[in-house]
Amino acid sequence: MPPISPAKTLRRRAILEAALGVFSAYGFEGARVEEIARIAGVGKGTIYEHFEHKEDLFLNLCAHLVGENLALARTRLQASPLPAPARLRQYLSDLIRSVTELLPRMGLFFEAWSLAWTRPQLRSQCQRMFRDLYDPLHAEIVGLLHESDRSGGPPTSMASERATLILAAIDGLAYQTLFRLDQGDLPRLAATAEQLLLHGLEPQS
Amino acid sequence: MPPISPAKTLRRRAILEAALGVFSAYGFEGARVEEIARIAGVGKGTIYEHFEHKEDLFLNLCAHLVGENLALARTRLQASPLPAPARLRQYLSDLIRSVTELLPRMGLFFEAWSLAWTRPQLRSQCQRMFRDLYDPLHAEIVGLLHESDRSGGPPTSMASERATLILAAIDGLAYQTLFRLDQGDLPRLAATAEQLLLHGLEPQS
Amino acid sequence: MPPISPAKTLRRRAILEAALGVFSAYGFEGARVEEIARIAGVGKGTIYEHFEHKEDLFLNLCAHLVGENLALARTRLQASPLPAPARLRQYLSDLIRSVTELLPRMGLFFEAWSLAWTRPQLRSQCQRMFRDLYDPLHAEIVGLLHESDRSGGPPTSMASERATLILAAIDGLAYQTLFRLDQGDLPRLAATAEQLLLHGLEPQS
Amino acid sequence: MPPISPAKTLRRRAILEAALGVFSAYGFEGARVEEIARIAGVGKGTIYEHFEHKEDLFLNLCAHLVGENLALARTRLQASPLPAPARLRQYLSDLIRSVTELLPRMGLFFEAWSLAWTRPQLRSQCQRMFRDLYDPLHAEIVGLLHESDRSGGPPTSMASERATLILAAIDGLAYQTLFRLDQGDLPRLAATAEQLLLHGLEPQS
DNA sequence: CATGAATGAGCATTCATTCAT
DNA sequence: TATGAATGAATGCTCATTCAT
Repeated sequence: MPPISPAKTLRRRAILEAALGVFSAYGFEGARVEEIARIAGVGKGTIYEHFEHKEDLFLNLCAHLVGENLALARTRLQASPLPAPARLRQYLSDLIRSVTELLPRMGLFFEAWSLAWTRPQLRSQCQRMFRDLYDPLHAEIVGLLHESDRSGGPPTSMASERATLILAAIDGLAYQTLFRLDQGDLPRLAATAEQLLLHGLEPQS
Repeated sequence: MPPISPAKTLRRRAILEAALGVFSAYGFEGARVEEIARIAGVGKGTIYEHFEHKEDLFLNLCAHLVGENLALARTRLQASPLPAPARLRQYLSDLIRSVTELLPRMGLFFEAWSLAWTRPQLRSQCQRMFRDLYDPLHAEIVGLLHESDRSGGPPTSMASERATLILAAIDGLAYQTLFRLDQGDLPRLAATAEQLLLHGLEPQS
Repeated sequence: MPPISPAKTLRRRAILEAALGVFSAYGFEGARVEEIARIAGVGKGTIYEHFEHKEDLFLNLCAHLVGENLALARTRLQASPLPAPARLRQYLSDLIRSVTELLPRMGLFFEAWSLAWTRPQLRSQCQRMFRDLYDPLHAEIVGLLHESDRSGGPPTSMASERATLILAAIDGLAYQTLFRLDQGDLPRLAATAEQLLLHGLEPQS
Repeated sequence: MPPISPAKTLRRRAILEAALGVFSAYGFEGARVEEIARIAGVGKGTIYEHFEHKEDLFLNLCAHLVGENLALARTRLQASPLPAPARLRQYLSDLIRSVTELLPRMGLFFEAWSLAWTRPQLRSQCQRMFRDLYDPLHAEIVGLLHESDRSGGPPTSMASERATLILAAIDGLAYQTLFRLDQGDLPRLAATAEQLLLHGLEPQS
């Protein structure tokens, strides 16, 4: 078992980058393995040295993006020195911003889901990927809710469900932005989102 | 110019029904026009008498489902004799139930979105479809928010944004249910959703 | 056996006219029976009341054109009061003119030939058509050659072969005009043709 | 940039040979790419590695035949040590023989012409092909006419037109042989052709 | 008779994947 | 290990023809 050569790692990265561009532009079905190879500067066969098949390449790309994004979100959160309720608010704000930045790549995740939907053998791989994406976010929000509670914030019964819903709302917002909303609406929506998620429809003083 | 023959209408319906089954099972790319024809009990060519091409059939199917679903939601809402705030609560509850019922077909809408994403010529048709689906719901929620306000409910500044967010949350919930959550979680989530959307994270008495 | 109704004859004519336009524009394979029907102002099925199938329609159209053209050529010739050698010269000149006028429809005859080439069951029908086109011309030229002989013109041994060659030359000229020669060259070529066919390469006074 | 591999050249040749057989037998439209591949002993996809599409394969085949045939004609002519007028006669005779041999493939050229007629994007390619076929022959005949003139043969005013007509006559002869004449007539016709083209209808001593 | 909706055989072309070099 | 030429399965769509009305 020879150690992974650095050249191989580099090549893999090049392929993933090329794949990001091509899959983003044409979608999964529309993307051509040959074009990815050309852009990555490798032979078509080389792609199959690194990935089982096109689906495998695609899901690995998605996982890669998930990883990158998570790292970013964590960095943002951990840097915060605020007390819990304010950190929660900031976390939501950061999440919305992250998701907004992710919008152009969001299509890939929908494609991934479509893929898994119609090919049972990809389901578990795809589900794991989505869990890897959401579970840490969910856990952090639950943590913040509890912390917030301890520090006098709103009580957190059903914290898990609440966290899920918060993520769902942000998700749905992003989703609708793709096909129905104007991107210019986002800032105002984001502000409303924060308020709504934290205060509901209660009268505001 | 003969009136649309009932036979033609019947055949179209049969094709749409067959298409629903096949597209649901295999996704857009995976579905075979020939199988749809076989199941619908018509010749392959007949499908092309009714629909320009596969994409057209698919989007028409989605629009058809949208129409059916809307009709249902409206029926539920209009039947309600409750005062505004309670009606809002019931509307949300009905929506969540509707979406839950739609879950198995939800995949189709994601596919539709994917399609539009990678085929510019389908964008507008697809966007119109989504607007047809969401705008009426959005309008009704806005109306309920205003009505709720007049009858002493919570104030409704930014009613439009709030309505958008409510729909987004329900959407996101459905989306996550598809690939990440257990369907058994839904009832509890739905209850929490209602509460969260109406009361936010404020302390509850 | 009812007499052929005049309406039927009219309809047949309309179909043939439409077919001329469509076959000329798109070729045999490219032509759509439906478009011919539309232009003729009849239903698609009606075409099959008049012609066995597409090939039949096509060959009948060609035969129709042949008939028209022959009638024209005969009219031209019979009107001539000249002595035989001059009439021969005029006949050639008229033929060349006729063929020039036929150029835009010439494609149809090549198509007809292609058709017969690859579908044995059409061979004899097609051959008969070509014979109907050429044999009268051939016979008239042979007649003129003999007449010319009797009236002191050049001797006509092998008159049949000579007539065949004259027709072949005119044919070949038309053929090359289609894809290789400029139509502007035709008049000069026609003049040369007459001379060459009548006098060969012999020195000219 | 590797030199063209001999294996690739061989395969291309095999495809062209198979294509000759299949196109000759069924015509362009009737030929099946799959059968060509099968006969050539290659995969269907391989044909598309060598040729853009069916039309491209077809026109390349025609060009290939043109090249082969020209080479043959040239060899025949250059071998001749005769004086100019006799060489002209022999050239014509050789041409007729060549064309006679080409008869079974002549159909392909008519098909090529039909193709170009109805598909504008193939016109220029097809015209170039025909020019490649005829222009050298035309030039050689013009040369022989001039040479013939200088050495006391018939004068050659309008040599170009005469050459064109000679080619046209031979062409037309071949064409008529395909659908109207008996191949057995050819030798006598050829002899007459020579005489007619060289001496016209003038009295013969 | 005329119609045109329904039919379904038929086919070029693509492209993920393999494997000889 | 990398390559890219070769492969061939796979499928949407067309359109001549039929036949119920």
